[in-house]
Amino acid sequence: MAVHVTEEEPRREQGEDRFLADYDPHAFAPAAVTVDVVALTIRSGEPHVLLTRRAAHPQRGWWALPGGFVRAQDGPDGPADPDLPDAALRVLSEKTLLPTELHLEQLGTYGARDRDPRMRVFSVAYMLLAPGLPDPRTGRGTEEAAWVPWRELGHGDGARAGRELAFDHGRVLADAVERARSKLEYTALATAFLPPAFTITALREVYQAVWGQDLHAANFHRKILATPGFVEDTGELSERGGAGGGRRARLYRAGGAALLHPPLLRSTQ
Amino acid sequence: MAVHVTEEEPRREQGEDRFLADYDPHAFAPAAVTVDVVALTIRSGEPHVLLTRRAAHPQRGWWALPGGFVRAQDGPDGPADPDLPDAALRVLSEKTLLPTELHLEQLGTYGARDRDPRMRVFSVAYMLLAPGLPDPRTGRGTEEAAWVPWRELGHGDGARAGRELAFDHGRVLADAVERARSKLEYTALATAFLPPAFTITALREVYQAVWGQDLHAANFHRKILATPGFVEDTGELSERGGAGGGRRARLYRAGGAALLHPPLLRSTQ
DNA sequence: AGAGAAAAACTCATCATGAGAAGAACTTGG
DNA sequence: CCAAGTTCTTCTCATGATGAGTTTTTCTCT
Repeated sequence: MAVHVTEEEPRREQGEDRFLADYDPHAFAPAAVTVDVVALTIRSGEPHVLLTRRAAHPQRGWWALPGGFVRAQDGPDGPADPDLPDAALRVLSEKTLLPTELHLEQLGTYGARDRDPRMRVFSVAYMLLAPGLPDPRTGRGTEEAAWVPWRELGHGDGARAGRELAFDHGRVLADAVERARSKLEYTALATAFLPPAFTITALREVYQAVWGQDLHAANFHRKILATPGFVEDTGELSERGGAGGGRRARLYRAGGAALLHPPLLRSTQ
Repeated sequence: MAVHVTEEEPRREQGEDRFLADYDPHAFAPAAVTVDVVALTIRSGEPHVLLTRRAAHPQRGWWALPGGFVRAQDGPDGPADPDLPDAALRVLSEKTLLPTELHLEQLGTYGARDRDPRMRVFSVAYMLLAPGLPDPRTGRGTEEAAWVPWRELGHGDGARAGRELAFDHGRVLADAVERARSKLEYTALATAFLPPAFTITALREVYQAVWGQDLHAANFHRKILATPGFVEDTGELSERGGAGGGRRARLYRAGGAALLHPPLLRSTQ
């Protein structure tokens, strides 16, 4: 039985205002919402993730993703976060003092019952991709903040278990890595890891670093230029060829396309 | 500066237990977490979404996605939800009395400041795909529950604005539709819309319904059979050819593969 | 100038795709 | 029963994309 919902037009009745006036939000069991940020970058050809060492309980001293409580309402600490992405960027800059104009994408929300010993905590994870960022400075609520290579965390090629992170952050990081790998296939996201002007070789090295496999340089070059809107020629050339000489590379900027058609697949080769 | 995190091994100190004993969860500003379910199915060749009409304030009488508060702790209404997917299935069965063994996938979390007039509400949206489900029966907290065609909500082909849903559920639904369309391309998800045994034509009709475009029957057939692990032959034939006669179709079941390599692309044609 | 290096262009066999035609298996109407 | 219509399935063929390798161009260093 299909229902034609275009026929009626309910509006807020007078009963609703009184309902809201009588509503007591404190009647609910306490639950907290946090944001955790998986910030990924590439340094000297290797993917790194931004980690902080916890300065406070619980799990003090453990490495963790930068994260913190969402400000649901205006309070003594500051105004409420207008939306979740705002909270993610605020928390990131508080803990690591990094700039906050970056590509941000929601990964998922984790809310298993015992993931935090304090209370029921629902954590919204964000992924952030950025070109060579500076070393983080240590901000409020952390002992230390640093870029850590994936390799050391056991997510480089899957096999090694690696070091555990606080809470369920190991799983969140693994989800982020898989999301980043998959998004490179069908979106132009790889350019988010690069400065405004870059060479095709630099773009290929992003793919190789994130996917952990080598790509055929000539075919990659052909494919990138054949994909409309992926990159635009700047007309400039790179400063120098490689260390031991070599032709100077053409510089490109990110094109307008967000999606790649057809996608760049990793598995078949 | 790369940090070698494999060298130290912090453990919970004695200070942590005392910290947890003194912790007051009520000190935080109230915030609530809800789950909303976008249940999608295909009925007579058209995609439908499951909607309920709100029986309670706020926005009483409006159509909305089935959803409700997550039980963060054990309480008078029942035990706490162990995890978010459990909450989604519980809420769905409470409001629509539908069975709850279905394909569930997290879509995203919405937490803009003024999306709910009662208090700060963070809503985790789930998408659920299912083969021809029965008409829902109206459960607790709803006036009515029904399958509504996408077409009537203005998401069939994008252009028309359609009828508004409560809160920001229109946007959640739009995100779910786009996610479903995109997941058909590179996963074997389409079989989730079908009964255990199905014909290639039925599978093609799922793609056509969700993508809103016709596909070349012969090429689709070839592509499906050439994709390893997508479908497995059952050896059976369908009961009858179409209404006006026709060859009986071979029946297949879903194969083991979750991902399609290479993907089935919609745009190029 | 010559060797080596990196980027870019080219070649070619193979595979995938879009479009259409033809065959196979079934139902219905004469 | 036979012919016509329908649906499913297989086949053909032109075109385009891909994987692998080679060649050309342009640079640095000795």
